[in-house]
Amino acid sequence: MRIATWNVNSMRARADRVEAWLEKSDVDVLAIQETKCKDENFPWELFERNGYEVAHFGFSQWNGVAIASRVGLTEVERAFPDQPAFGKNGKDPVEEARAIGATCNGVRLWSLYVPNGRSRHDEHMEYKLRWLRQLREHAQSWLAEDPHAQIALAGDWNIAPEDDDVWDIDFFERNQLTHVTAAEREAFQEFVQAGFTDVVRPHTPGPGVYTFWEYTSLRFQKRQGMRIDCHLASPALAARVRHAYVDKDERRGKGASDHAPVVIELS
DNA sequence: ATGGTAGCCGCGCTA
Repeated sequence: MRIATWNVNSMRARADRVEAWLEKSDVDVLAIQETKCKDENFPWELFERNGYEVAHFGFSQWNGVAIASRVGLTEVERAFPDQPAFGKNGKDPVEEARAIGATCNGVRLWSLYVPNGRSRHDEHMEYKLRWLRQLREHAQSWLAEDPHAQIALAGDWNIAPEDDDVWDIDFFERNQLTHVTAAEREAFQEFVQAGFTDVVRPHTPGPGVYTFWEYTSLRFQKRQGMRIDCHLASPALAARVRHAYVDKDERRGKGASDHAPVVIELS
């Protein structure tokens, strides 16, 4: 079985690319982030005609997550329990479409779009850390309930766990950028301490292996990327991972998302 | 060249 995660940066703008990639990659399950649409604008037929069931969670033009599967899609859950909400200046906090879970052929998969954080001292950064802490507490409890559960936490983590996961750590520190701070990395490591491992990195050793390249400053052309998309697997699932890869080719050419798909292959 | 792209219920906001 093959499972992929991909921040498509608009499902409608990327529809042709996604369809072509499903055929090319032959994945069984795809966790999608940043669909940037609500249900009524989601291209349901695209998945149906390619043999995938699909569940989508989107409120507006922001965020939006989905799971497509051709090996079953049950127990769909939109948002995790007590998922933190966000409101600017602390006002009118609303829950955002950043997490959807489903069971696909025995694997409990979550498609996650972790809040960006925006800047080091922004209230959005506090939201990001709160959001991660809440998710981690639940993930921990799922594993405590069933230590043999096959759980994949897949998506755009918006965190570069190690210095090698960005093109120039000095640039990030000099400019006080996000995704690399101690607080963000600690939040990520708490998942690892809870028993979830990054099953992609061992198969895609760095430096220089990235999943995201900013459109601005033409970072892809300059080979200046970040590795912020990955799959964190529970012990039982991690034991099944045979291979993993980043499909960097998908970032090339006109009409590419700023993220590349990340695939894991299970026994 | 002190920058600059891409997407959206767009003429600002998010990334």
